[in-house]
Amino acid sequence: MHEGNSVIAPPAACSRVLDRTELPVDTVQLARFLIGKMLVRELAEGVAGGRIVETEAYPIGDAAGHAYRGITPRNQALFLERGHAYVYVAYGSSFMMNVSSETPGVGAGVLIRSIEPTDGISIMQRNRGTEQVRDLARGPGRLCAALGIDRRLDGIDLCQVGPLWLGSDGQSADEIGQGKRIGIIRAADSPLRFYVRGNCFVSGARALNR
DNA sequence: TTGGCGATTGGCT
DNA sequence: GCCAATCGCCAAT
Repeated sequence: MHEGNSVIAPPAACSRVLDRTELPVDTVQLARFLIGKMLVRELAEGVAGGRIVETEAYPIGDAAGHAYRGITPRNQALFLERGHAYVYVAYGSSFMMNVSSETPGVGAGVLIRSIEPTDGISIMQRNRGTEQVRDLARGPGRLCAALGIDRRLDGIDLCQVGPLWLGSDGQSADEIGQGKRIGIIRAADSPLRFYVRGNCFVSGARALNR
């Protein structure tokens, strides 16, 4: 339905970087705010990235959140001021990327689940080992693989142009849907997942109707 | 020091 | 749709 967005949307590299003061100081609001924004990765081979079409909020006190049991060496980036990257490994082989979302010392974050590729398609195809554009960054593990995101980027500031940053191309987001988060056990019923309605680059179609 | 557990993915039925 | 692979992290021993 919205396949044309990848053609219509300006390249992520033309975005202006988000200023931290623009980010809502609330995890759930930030998850909604980030829909339609750009995620830009700068690599030696060039720029790759796209439009954020799916996020999940893991707010303060959320039993499903990695910050729930307090700060540890793994999750300390979640406790940085909003707008920093938290990258971790899930299931042994998939990296996941979050945006820290609260004030310094408070642990919470927004999981970036999917982007609609706009820049560096060939770079992402190589990183993912597939030609299928729809599958390049649909899902949190695929997204990180496509953009070459790993623990080395844990803790970096996303509100500053660099290896990985958040941008805005000035376009308003399409209609935003909201539903249950995917793949968790605890607090599974909270409607903390946000996505662009009808966008084919959103993951978890199966979970939509649960 | 160790055992269990995932905010997933991809291959196979 | 079902299920195995995979391994860093951390709570409990």
